[in-house]
Amino acid sequence: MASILNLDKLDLSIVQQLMHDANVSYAEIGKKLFVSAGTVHVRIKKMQEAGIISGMNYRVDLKKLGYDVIAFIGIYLEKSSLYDVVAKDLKKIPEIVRMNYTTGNYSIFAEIVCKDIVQLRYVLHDELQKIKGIERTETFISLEESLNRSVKVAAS
Amino acid sequence: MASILNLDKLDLSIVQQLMHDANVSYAEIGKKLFVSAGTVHVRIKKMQEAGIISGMNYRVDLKKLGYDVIAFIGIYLEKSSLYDVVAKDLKKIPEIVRMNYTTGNYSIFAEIVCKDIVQLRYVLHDELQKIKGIERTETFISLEESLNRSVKVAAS
DNA sequence: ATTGAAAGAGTCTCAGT
DNA sequence: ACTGAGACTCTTTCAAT
Repeated sequence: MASILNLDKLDLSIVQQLMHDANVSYAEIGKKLFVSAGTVHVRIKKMQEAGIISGMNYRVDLKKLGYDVIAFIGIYLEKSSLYDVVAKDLKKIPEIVRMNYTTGNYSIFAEIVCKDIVQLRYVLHDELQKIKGIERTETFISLEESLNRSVKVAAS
Repeated sequence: MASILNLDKLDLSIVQQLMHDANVSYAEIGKKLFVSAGTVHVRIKKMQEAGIISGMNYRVDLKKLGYDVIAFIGIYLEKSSLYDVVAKDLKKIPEIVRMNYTTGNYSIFAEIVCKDIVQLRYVLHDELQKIKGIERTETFISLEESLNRSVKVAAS
């Protein structure tokens, strides 16, 4: 699974730029890194073909779209071997946006985005409790997101 | 904080498209939604000015860049009033990519991205334990990320 | 508010080094 | 492997409706 492709400093610096802002032009990136726009293009294409970079997403302010509640859910399973079947059911709930199979207290760690507390309560109580294999859940409602960034892979 | 701007179905459908793939052209989006590329442009501009949409990020495969370990950290504070000062210190650690102030057991819920377990151990033991105000932490290492998507804001 | 066309900017290709 | 120029595509502006 490790990187087969040898990435040099230039590659990493380009990824760093793109992670921070995907809107900067190849010419601008090149100017900062003292290479031509063509070279930047070749490197990006290479990394896209290797699956290192895969596409772009807009940053969306969910609160402004009316999604005011972000919460994290720690899920205890009856048996951890039930992971696959429970995960499959959880994926059907559109409010659940992320799921990780984790070590520690919880078997599954999920993130959920809801319009309001009423909707959160509905998903937790009516949808989650129906899923077979879930023993119990613990919910952590985010009161404030004070950081959301990408890991630093190279000097910016 | 709620959306002052009245967003209609067209706006939401456009956001939905862009959240899924920021690379589709305005013409393509328009074709799907039966409007011109110009209209798509106007709507996107309006939403950018309103801060609903703010910029683009490339999706990056962190594992292929050598970052194999994603973990979640539940942090207990000595007093929850220490949140601001602890948060400030945590932000200085580049491996920490996300932080939420939460209800429930933990005061702070953080996400961390490391190259390997050695680096994770270093951050947890040497860096985190040095921060004043942290009582103790619980770590959940992700063994598998089985879902990572955006919330559905409109019919796709 | 939406459209269609023209102008501007960026990406992509390729021959040359 | 990098460069620079030309071809191409997309974004952006704008006059008309």
